[in-house]
Amino acid sequence: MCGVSVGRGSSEDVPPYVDGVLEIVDRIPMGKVLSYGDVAELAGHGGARLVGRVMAIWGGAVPWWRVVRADGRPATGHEQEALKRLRSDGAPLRADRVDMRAARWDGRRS
DNA sequence: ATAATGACGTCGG
DNA sequence: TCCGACGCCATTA
Repeated sequence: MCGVSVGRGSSEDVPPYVDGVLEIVDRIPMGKVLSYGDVAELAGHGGARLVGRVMAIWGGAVPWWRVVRADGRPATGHEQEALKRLRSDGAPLRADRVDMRAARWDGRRS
């Protein structure tokens, strides 16, 4: 079940927090989203900027489009791409923004 | 060791 | 609603 595990193990020089972040993002259910700050908080360390870095590099292994900014706007530089995916997921989009009020994932259960 | 950068966040205008 | 400034945290120059 769910083995995000990008495959670090001991082959690549991957920082420790990466695994935790990828794990959470991979758990986000379809139609729901989390803000960078939320993911960082669930991860229990670092901050939003850290999550942003993880997504930018190793995010390709997880549904990165479900991670949006606190204002509900998709990641900078990938707005079109993310919006397209969010629509496919059935996320509550309002114009080009996600309705965080309803789309924000609680973060418990899988 | 200091400065600059980045898929961010919050506040003020 | 849009824009700018400051703060946060780890990496890189």
